[in-house]
Amino acid sequence: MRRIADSTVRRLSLYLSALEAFEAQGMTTVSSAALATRGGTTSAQVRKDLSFFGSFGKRGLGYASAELAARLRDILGLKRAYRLAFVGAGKMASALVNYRGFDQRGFHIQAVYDTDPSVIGQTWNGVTVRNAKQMVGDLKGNPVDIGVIVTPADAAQGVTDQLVQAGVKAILNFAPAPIMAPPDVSVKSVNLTLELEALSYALSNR
Amino acid sequence: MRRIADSTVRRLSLYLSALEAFEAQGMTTVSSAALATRGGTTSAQVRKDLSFFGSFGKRGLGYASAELAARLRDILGLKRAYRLAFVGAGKMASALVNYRGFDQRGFHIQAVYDTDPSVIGQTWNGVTVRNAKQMVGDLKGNPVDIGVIVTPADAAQGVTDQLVQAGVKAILNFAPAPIMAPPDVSVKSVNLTLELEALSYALSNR
DNA sequence: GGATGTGAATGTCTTCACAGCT
DNA sequence: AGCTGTGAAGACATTCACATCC
Repeated sequence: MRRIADSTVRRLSLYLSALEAFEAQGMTTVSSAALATRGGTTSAQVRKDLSFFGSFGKRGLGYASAELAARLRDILGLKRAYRLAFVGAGKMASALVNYRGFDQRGFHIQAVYDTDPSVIGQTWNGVTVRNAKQMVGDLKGNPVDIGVIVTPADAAQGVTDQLVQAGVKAILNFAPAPIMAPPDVSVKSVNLTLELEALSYALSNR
Repeated sequence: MRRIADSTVRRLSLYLSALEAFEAQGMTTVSSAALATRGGTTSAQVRKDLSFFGSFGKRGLGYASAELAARLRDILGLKRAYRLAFVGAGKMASALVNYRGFDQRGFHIQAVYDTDPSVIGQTWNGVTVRNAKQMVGDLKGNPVDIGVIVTPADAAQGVTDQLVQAGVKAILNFAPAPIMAPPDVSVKSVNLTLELEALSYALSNR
Protein backbone atom coordinates (compact mmCIF):
# COMPACT_ATOMS: atom_id res chain seq x y z
CA MET A 1 0.00 0.00 0.00
CA ARG A 2 1.17 3.50 -0.80
CA ARG A 3 2.23 5.66 2.09
CA ILE A 4 -0.60 7.84 3.32
CA ALA A 5 0.14 11.31 4.66
CA ASP A 6 -0.55 12.06 8.27
CA SER A 7 -2.88 14.89 7.27
CA THR A 8 -4.92 12.43 5.22
CA VAL A 9 -5.21 10.00 8.13
CA ARG A 10 -6.41 12.79 10.38
CA ARG A 11 -9.08 13.76 7.89
CA LEU A 12 -10.22 10.13 7.63
CA SER A 13 -10.80 10.22 11.36
CA LEU A 14 -12.90 13.36 10.95
CA TYR A 15 -14.89 11.79 8.12
CA LEU A 16 -15.62 8.82 10.34
CA SER A 17 -16.98 10.99 13.12
CA ALA A 18 -19.02 12.95 10.58
CA LEU A 19 -20.40 9.70 9.18
CA GLU A 20 -21.41 8.57 12.64
CA ALA A 21 -23.32 11.80 13.10
CA PHE A 22 -25.01 11.38 9.71
CA GLU A 23 -25.92 7.79 10.48
CA ALA A 24 -27.41 8.88 13.80
CA GLN A 25 -29.67 11.19 11.80
CA GLY A 26 -30.75 8.27 9.66
CA MET A 27 -28.95 9.26 6.48
CA THR A 28 -28.05 6.07 4.69
CA THR A 29 -26.13 7.81 1.94
CA VAL A 30 -23.86 10.81 2.06
CA SER A 31 -22.05 12.93 -0.55
CA SER A 32 -18.43 14.05 -0.58
CA ALA A 33 -19.71 17.63 -0.28
CA ALA A 34 -21.58 16.81 2.93
CA LEU A 35 -18.53 15.08 4.41
CA ALA A 36 -16.41 18.05 3.38
CA THR A 37 -18.56 20.54 5.24
CA ARG A 38 -18.40 18.56 8.47
CA GLY A 39 -14.73 17.75 8.05
CA GLY A 40 -13.68 21.31 7.30
CA THR A 41 -12.36 20.65 3.80
CA THR A 42 -13.45 20.45 0.15
CA SER A 43 -15.39 17.78 -1.70
CA ALA A 44 -12.46 17.13 -4.05
CA GLN A 45 -10.22 16.55 -1.05
CA VAL A 46 -12.67 14.05 0.41
CA ARG A 47 -12.88 12.11 -2.83
CA LYS A 48 -9.11 12.11 -3.27
CA ASP A 49 -8.58 10.95 0.31
CA LEU A 50 -11.04 8.10 -0.07
CA SER A 51 -9.75 7.12 -3.51
CA PHE A 52 -6.40 6.06 -1.99
CA PHE A 53 -8.18 3.04 -0.63
CA GLY A 54 -10.37 2.13 -3.59
CA SER A 55 -13.62 3.45 -4.96
CA PHE A 56 -16.60 2.76 -2.78
CA GLY A 57 -18.86 5.59 -3.81
CA LYS A 58 -21.72 5.44 -6.26
CA ARG A 59 -21.62 8.09 -8.96
CA GLY A 60 -24.66 10.30 -8.93
CA LEU A 61 -25.50 9.15 -5.41
CA GLY A 62 -22.68 9.40 -2.96
CA TYR A 63 -21.36 6.97 -0.37
CA ALA A 64 -23.34 4.42 1.62
CA SER A 65 -22.86 5.71 5.17
CA ALA A 66 -22.67 2.44 7.05
CA GLU A 67 -20.45 0.80 4.47
CA LEU A 68 -18.03 3.72 4.29
CA ALA A 69 -17.89 3.99 8.08
CA ALA A 70 -17.03 0.30 8.34
CA ARG A 71 -14.34 0.72 5.70
CA LEU A 72 -12.85 3.71 7.50
CA ARG A 73 -12.79 1.83 10.80
CA ASP A 74 -10.99 -0.92 8.98
CA ILE A 75 -8.45 1.43 7.38
CA LEU A 76 -7.82 3.20 10.68
CA GLY A 77 -7.34 -0.09 12.50
CA LEU A 78 -10.32 0.51 14.76
CA LYS A 79 -11.77 -2.98 14.54
CA ARG A 80 -9.66 -4.03 17.47
CA ALA A 81 -9.27 -2.63 20.97
CA TYR A 82 -6.08 -0.97 22.26
CA ARG A 83 -4.56 -1.01 25.71
CA LEU A 84 -3.08 2.19 27.11
CA ALA A 85 -0.68 2.94 29.93
CA PHE A 86 -0.60 6.44 31.39
CA VAL A 87 2.61 7.80 32.83
CA GLY A 88 2.14 10.71 35.18
CA ALA A 89 -0.81 10.96 37.54
CA GLY A 90 -1.37 14.68 37.87
CA LYS A 91 -4.58 16.60 37.27
CA MET A 92 -4.39 16.29 33.53
CA ALA A 93 -3.90 12.54 33.71
CA SER A 94 -6.80 12.29 36.12
CA ALA A 95 -9.07 14.18 33.76
CA LEU A 96 -8.06 11.97 30.84
CA VAL A 97 -8.36 8.70 32.75
CA ASN A 98 -11.82 9.63 33.95
CA TYR A 99 -12.97 10.60 30.47
CA ARG A 100 -15.42 7.96 29.26
CA GLY A 101 -14.90 8.64 25.59
CA PHE A 102 -11.68 6.61 25.35
CA ASP A 103 -13.22 3.41 26.59
CA GLN A 104 -16.23 3.84 24.34
CA ARG A 105 -13.97 4.04 21.33
CA GLY A 106 -11.99 0.96 22.24
CA PHE A 107 -9.03 2.59 23.97
CA HIS A 108 -8.83 0.89 27.35
CA ILE A 109 -6.66 2.21 30.14
CA GLN A 110 -4.77 -0.70 31.62
CA ALA A 111 -2.36 1.04 33.95
CA VAL A 112 -1.36 4.39 35.42
CA TYR A 113 2.12 5.13 36.79
CA ASP A 114 3.60 7.91 38.88
CA THR A 115 6.58 8.56 41.13
CA ASP A 116 4.72 10.51 43.80
CA PRO A 117 4.06 8.29 46.87
CA SER A 118 0.96 10.30 47.74
CA VAL A 119 -0.87 9.25 44.58
CA ILE A 120 0.52 5.72 44.23
CA GLY A 121 -2.19 3.34 45.43
CA GLN A 122 -5.11 5.59 44.56
CA THR A 123 -7.75 4.04 42.33
CA TRP A 124 -9.02 6.05 39.37
CA ASN A 125 -11.93 4.81 37.37
CA GLY A 126 -11.07 1.26 38.41
CA VAL A 127 -7.34 1.53 37.74
CA THR A 128 -4.86 1.66 40.61
CA VAL A 129 -1.92 4.06 40.26
CA ARG A 130 1.32 2.11 40.48
CA ASN A 131 4.92 3.04 41.17
CA ALA A 132 6.69 4.16 38.01
CA LYS A 133 9.65 1.99 38.96
CA GLN A 134 7.56 -1.05 38.20
CA MET A 135 6.54 0.17 34.77
CA VAL A 136 9.08 -1.46 32.50
CA GLY A 137 8.77 -4.79 34.30
CA ASP A 138 4.98 -4.64 34.27
CA LEU A 139 4.81 -3.78 30.59
CA LYS A 140 7.16 -6.55 29.58
CA GLY A 141 4.88 -9.14 31.15
CA ASN A 142 1.67 -7.33 30.33
CA PRO A 143 2.23 -5.21 27.25
CA VAL A 144 0.21 -2.19 26.17
CA ASP A 145 -0.23 -0.76 22.70
CA ILE A 146 -0.01 2.93 23.44
CA GLY A 147 1.85 4.86 26.13
CA VAL A 148 0.43 8.23 27.16
CA ILE A 149 2.91 10.68 28.66
CA VAL A 150 1.36 13.23 31.01
CA THR A 151 4.43 14.21 33.01
CA PRO A 152 6.22 17.56 33.38
CA ALA A 153 8.46 18.51 30.46
CA ASP A 154 11.73 17.46 32.07
CA ALA A 155 10.59 13.88 32.64
CA ALA A 156 9.20 13.30 29.15
CA GLN A 157 12.31 12.04 27.38
CA GLY A 158 13.23 9.63 30.18
CA VAL A 159 9.74 8.18 30.21
CA THR A 160 9.86 7.86 26.43
CA ASP A 161 13.07 5.88 26.66
CA GLN A 162 11.52 3.55 29.23
CA LEU A 163 8.40 3.01 27.16
CA VAL A 164 10.54 2.22 24.12
CA GLN A 165 12.61 -0.17 26.19
CA ALA A 166 9.40 -1.88 27.29
CA GLY A 167 8.45 -2.43 23.67
CA VAL A 168 5.72 0.18 23.29
CA LYS A 169 5.27 1.11 19.62
CA ALA A 170 3.01 4.17 19.90
CA ILE A 171 3.20 7.18 22.19
CA LEU A 172 0.86 10.07 22.79
CA ASN A 173 2.78 12.91 24.42
CA PHE A 174 1.06 15.65 26.42
CA ALA A 175 4.22 16.92 28.07
CA PRO A 176 5.19 20.39 26.85
CA ALA A 177 8.44 19.16 25.31
CA PRO A 178 9.28 17.38 22.07
CA ILE A 179 10.41 13.79 22.54
CA MET A 180 12.59 11.57 20.39
CA ALA A 181 11.90 7.93 19.69
CA PRO A 182 13.21 5.35 17.18
CA PRO A 183 11.56 5.43 13.75
CA ASP A 184 9.55 2.27 14.39
CA VAL A 185 7.76 4.00 17.26
CA SER A 186 4.95 6.37 16.30
CA VAL A 187 4.68 9.55 18.30
CA LYS A 188 1.90 12.13 18.37
CA SER A 189 2.26 15.19 20.51
CA VAL A 190 -0.34 17.52 21.97
CA ASN A 191 1.31 20.68 23.17
CA LEU A 192 -1.13 23.13 24.67
CA THR A 193 1.38 25.92 25.04
CA LEU A 194 2.20 25.60 21.39
CA GLU A 195 -1.46 25.87 20.38
CA LEU A 196 -1.90 28.98 22.49
CA GLU A 197 1.24 30.51 21.01
CA ALA A 198 -0.06 29.80 17.51
CA LEU A 199 -3.25 31.65 18.44
CA SER A 200 -1.14 34.45 19.87
CA TYR A 201 0.66 34.73 16.54
CA ALA A 202 -2.65 34.81 14.68
CA LEU A 203 -4.05 37.49 16.98
CA SER A 204 -1.04 39.74 16.54
CA ASN A 205 -0.96 39.48 12.75
CA ARG A 206 -4.20 40.78 11.33
CA MET B 1 4.48 40.95 5.96
CA ARG B 2 4.42 37.77 3.92
CA ARG B 3 1.99 35.09 5.03
CA ILE B 4 3.64 32.49 7.23
CA ALA B 5 2.47 28.89 7.18
CA ASP B 6 0.93 27.42 10.27
CA SER B 7 3.57 24.70 10.35
CA THR B 8 6.27 27.37 10.43
CA VAL B 9 4.61 29.18 13.33
CA ARG B 10 4.41 25.94 15.28
CA ARG B 11 8.11 25.32 14.75
CA LEU B 12 8.95 28.84 15.90
CA SER B 13 7.18 28.02 19.15
CA LEU B 14 9.32 24.89 19.49
CA TYR B 15 12.49 26.84 18.76
CA LEU B 16 11.55 29.28 21.49
CA SER B 17 11.12 26.56 24.06
CA ALA B 18 14.40 24.98 22.94
CA LEU B 19 16.13 28.34 23.28
CA GLU B 20 14.80 28.74 26.80
CA ALA B 21 16.26 25.37 27.68
CA PHE B 22 19.61 26.30 26.13
CA GLU B 23 19.64 29.63 27.95
CA ALA B 24 18.92 27.85 31.23
CA GLN B 25 22.06 25.81 30.57
CA GLY B 26 24.03 29.02 30.12
CA MET B 27 24.56 28.79 26.37
CA THR B 28 24.69 32.31 25.04
CA THR B 29 24.92 31.24 21.42
CA VAL B 30 23.21 28.42 19.59
CA SER B 31 23.45 26.95 16.07
CA SER B 32 20.66 26.07 13.67
CA ALA B 33 21.76 22.44 14.01
CA ALA B 34 21.27 22.51 17.78
CA LEU B 35 17.84 24.08 17.44
CA ALA B 36 16.95 21.52 14.80
CA THR B 37 17.74 18.59 17.07
CA ARG B 38 15.54 19.92 19.86
CA GLY B 39 12.80 20.99 17.50
CA GLY B 40 12.66 17.73 15.59
CA THR B 41 13.64 19.12 12.21
CA THR B 42 16.69 19.96 10.06
CA SER B 43 19.15 22.83 10.26
CA ALA B 44 18.16 24.06 6.80
CA GLN B 45 14.54 24.20 7.92
CA VAL B 46 15.46 26.22 10.99
CA ARG B 47 17.42 28.73 8.93
CA LYS B 48 14.66 29.05 6.35
CA ASP B 49 12.03 29.52 9.06
CA LEU B 50 14.04 32.24 10.76
CA SER B 51 15.00 33.94 7.50
CA PHE B 52 11.35 34.85 6.86
CA PHE B 53 11.73 37.46 9.56
CA GLY B 54 15.20 38.77 8.75
CA SER B 55 18.72 37.60 9.39
CA PHE B 56 19.73 37.67 12.99
CA GLY B 57 22.37 34.98 13.04
CA LYS B 58 26.13 35.43 12.82
CA ARG B 59 27.84 33.34 10.14
CA GLY B 60 30.38 31.01 11.59
CA LEU B 61 28.88 31.40 15.06
CA GLY B 62 25.15 30.84 15.22
CA TYR B 63 22.41 32.79 16.90
CA ALA B 64 22.65 34.79 20.14
CA SER B 65 20.24 32.88 22.38
CA ALA B 66 18.72 35.74 24.34
CA GLU B 67 18.39 37.96 21.31
CA LEU B 68 16.77 35.28 19.18
CA ALA B 69 14.41 34.31 22.00
CA ALA B 70 13.32 37.92 22.36
CA ARG B 71 12.80 38.19 18.63
CA LEU B 72 10.71 35.00 18.58
CA ARG B 73 8.56 36.23 21.47
CA ASP B 74 8.04 39.39 19.48
CA ILE B 75 7.12 37.53 16.30
CA LEU B 76 4.75 35.22 18.15
CA GLY B 77 3.08 38.13 19.89
CA LEU B 78 4.15 36.93 23.33
CA LYS B 79 5.22 40.30 24.67
CA ARG B 80 1.72 40.94 25.89
CA ALA B 81 -0.61 38.94 28.12
CA TYR B 82 -3.81 37.28 26.93
CA ARG B 83 -7.10 36.79 28.72
CA LEU B 84 -8.90 33.47 28.36
CA ALA B 85 -12.46 32.38 28.99
CA PHE B 86 -13.18 28.69 29.45
CA VAL B 87 -16.52 27.29 28.41
CA GLY B 88 -17.37 23.97 30.02
CA ALA B 89 -16.41 23.13 33.57
CA GLY B 90 -15.93 19.39 33.49
CA LYS B 91 -12.90 17.40 34.59
CA MET B 92 -10.83 18.41 31.60
CA ALA B 93 -11.55 22.09 32.13
CA SER B 94 -10.70 21.70 35.80
CA ALA B 95 -7.36 20.14 34.96
CA LEU B 96 -6.54 22.90 32.47
CA VAL B 97 -7.65 25.75 34.73
CA ASN B 98 -5.52 24.40 37.57
CA TYR B 99 -2.48 24.00 35.34
CA ARG B 100 0.05 26.66 36.35
CA GLY B 101 1.85 26.70 33.03
CA PHE B 102 -0.69 28.93 31.30
CA ASP B 103 -0.39 31.76 33.78
CA GLN B 104 3.39 31.56 33.71
CA ARG B 105 3.38 32.07 29.98
CA GLY B 106 1.05 35.03 30.08
CA PHE B 107 -2.25 33.28 29.37
CA HIS B 108 -4.53 34.35 32.21
CA ILE B 109 -7.86 32.69 32.85
CA GLN B 110 -10.41 35.40 33.40
CA ALA B 111 -13.63 33.42 33.48
CA VAL B 112 -15.10 29.91 33.43
CA TYR B 113 -18.66 29.15 32.30
CA ASP B 114 -20.92 26.13 32.55
CA THR B 115 -24.61 25.28 32.40
CA ASP B 116 -24.61 22.76 35.26
CA PRO B 117 -26.04 24.35 38.45
CA SER B 118 -23.95 22.02 40.59
CA VAL B 119 -20.67 23.53 39.41
CA ILE B 120 -21.79 27.15 38.96
CA GLY B 121 -20.49 29.09 41.94
CA GLN B 122 -17.48 26.87 42.59
CA THR B 123 -14.14 28.63 42.70
CA TRP B 124 -11.23 27.12 40.79
CA ASN B 125 -7.78 28.52 41.17
CA GLY B 126 -9.30 31.86 42.12
CA VAL B 127 -11.88 31.95 39.33
CA THR B 128 -15.57 31.45 40.06
CA VAL B 129 -17.55 29.34 37.60
CA ARG B 130 -20.40 31.42 36.18
CA ASN B 131 -23.63 30.59 34.42
CA ALA B 132 -23.10 30.17 30.69
CA LYS B 133 -26.19 32.30 30.05
CA GLN B 134 -24.23 35.29 31.25
CA MET B 135 -21.29 34.66 28.97
CA VAL B 136 -22.08 36.82 25.97
CA GLY B 137 -23.10 39.73 28.16
CA ASP B 138 -20.03 39.37 30.36
CA LEU B 139 -17.67 39.20 27.45
CA LYS B 140 -19.11 42.24 25.74
CA GLY B 141 -18.39 44.34 28.80
CA ASN B 142 -15.22 42.54 29.76
CA PRO B 143 -13.69 41.02 26.63
CA VAL B 144 -11.25 38.14 26.45
CA ASP B 145 -8.73 37.35 23.73
CA ILE B 146 -9.13 33.60 23.52
CA GLY B 147 -12.09 31.33 24.16
CA VAL B 148 -11.36 27.76 25.21
CA ILE B 149 -14.10 25.24 24.45
CA VAL B 150 -14.12 22.22 26.77
CA THR B 151 -17.69 21.07 26.32
CA PRO B 152 -19.15 17.82 24.93
CA ALA B 153 -19.14 17.57 21.14
CA ASP B 154 -22.77 18.50 20.65
CA ALA B 155 -22.41 21.83 22.41
CA ALA B 156 -19.26 22.94 20.60
CA GLN B 157 -20.78 24.71 17.61
CA GLY B 158 -23.33 26.59 19.69
CA VAL B 159 -20.64 27.81 22.05
CA THR B 160 -18.50 28.83 19.08
CA ASP B 161 -21.34 30.92 17.70
CA GLN B 162 -21.78 32.64 21.05
CA LEU B 163 -18.07 33.37 21.39
CA VAL B 164 -18.02 34.82 17.88
CA GLN B 165 -21.06 36.92 18.71
CA ALA B 166 -19.27 38.20 21.79
CA GLY B 167 -16.36 39.33 19.60
CA VAL B 168 -13.79 36.67 20.48
CA LYS B 169 -11.18 36.40 17.70
CA ALA B 170 -9.36 33.22 18.73
CA ILE B 171 -10.68 29.86 19.85
CA LEU B 172 -9.00 26.75 21.20
CA ASN B 173 -11.34 23.80 20.82
CA PHE B 174 -10.98 20.66 22.92
CA ALA B 175 -14.41 19.29 22.10
CA PRO B 176 -14.28 16.16 19.93
CA ALA B 177 -16.02 17.85 17.01
CA PRO B 178 -14.87 20.24 14.31
CA ILE B 179 -16.27 23.75 14.65
CA MET B 180 -16.86 26.45 12.06
CA ALA B 181 -16.13 30.11 12.59
CA PRO B 182 -15.85 33.16 10.31
CA PRO B 183 -12.47 33.62 8.58
CA ASP B 184 -11.42 36.47 10.86
CA VAL B 185 -11.59 34.14 13.85
CA SER B 186 -8.61 31.82 14.35
CA VAL B 187 -9.41 28.32 15.49
CA LYS B 188 -7.07 25.61 16.75
CA SER B 189 -8.45 22.23 17.66
CA VAL B 190 -7.10 19.55 19.92
CA ASN B 191 -8.95 16.31 19.33
CA LEU B 192 -7.73 13.48 21.51
CA THR B 193 -9.79 10.82 19.80
CA LEU B 194 -8.29 11.88 16.50
CA GLU B 195 -4.75 11.56 17.86
CA LEU B 196 -5.47 8.09 19.19
CA GLU B 197 -7.01 7.06 15.88
CA ALA B 198 -3.93 8.32 14.05
CA LEU B 199 -1.82 6.12 16.34
CA SER B 200 -4.18 3.25 15.68
CA TYR B 201 -3.61 3.72 11.96
CA ALA B 202 0.15 3.77 12.47
CA LEU B 203 0.06 0.62 14.59
CA SER B 204 -1.96 -1.30 12.04
CA ASN B 205 0.25 -0.35 9.08
CA ARG B 206 3.78 -1.47 9.70
C1' DG C 1 36.87 26.82 9.65
C1' DG C 2 32.33 27.09 10.64
C1' DA C 3 27.74 28.39 10.27
C1' DT C 4 24.38 31.48 8.14
C1' DG C 5 21.26 32.96 4.29
C1' DT C 6 19.09 31.82 0.11
C1' DG C 7 18.09 30.64 -4.90
C1' DA C 8 17.15 26.43 -7.23
C1' DA C 9 15.53 21.82 -7.24
C1' DT C 10 12.78 18.60 -5.44
C1' DG C 11 8.98 16.66 -3.16
C1' DT C 12 4.37 16.77 -1.27
C1' DC C 13 -0.30 18.23 -0.85
C1' DT C 14 -4.42 20.54 -2.70
C1' DT C 15 -7.36 22.26 -6.18
C1' DC C 16 -9.21 22.12 -10.80
C1' DA C 17 -11.87 20.33 -14.23
C1' DC C 18 -13.97 16.94 -16.63
C1' DA C 19 -14.77 12.15 -18.30
C1' DG C 20 -17.50 8.42 -16.84
C1' DC C 21 -21.02 5.93 -14.11
C1' DT C 22 -25.65 5.45 -12.10
C1' DA D 1 -28.88 15.43 -13.87
C1' DG D 2 -25.95 14.36 -10.12
C1' DC D 3 -21.86 12.96 -8.00
C1' DT D 4 -17.77 10.12 -8.10
C1' DG D 5 -12.95 9.14 -9.54
C1' DT D 6 -8.74 10.90 -11.26
C1' DG D 7 -5.08 12.85 -14.30
C1' DA D 8 -3.10 17.38 -14.75
C1' DA D 9 -2.05 21.80 -12.94
C1' DG D 10 -1.09 24.59 -9.38
C1' DA D 11 0.29 25.89 -4.76
C1' DC D 12 2.97 25.05 -1.05
C1' DA D 13 6.69 23.14 1.83
C1' DT D 14 11.15 20.99 2.37
C1' DT D 15 15.74 19.86 1.11
C1' DC D 16 20.01 20.75 -1.35
C1' DA D 17 24.04 23.06 -2.11
C1' DC D 18 26.91 26.76 -2.17
C1' DA D 19 28.26 31.65 -2.03
C1' DT D 20 28.90 34.67 1.77
C1' DC D 21 30.42 36.45 5.85
C1' DC D 22 32.46 36.33 10.83
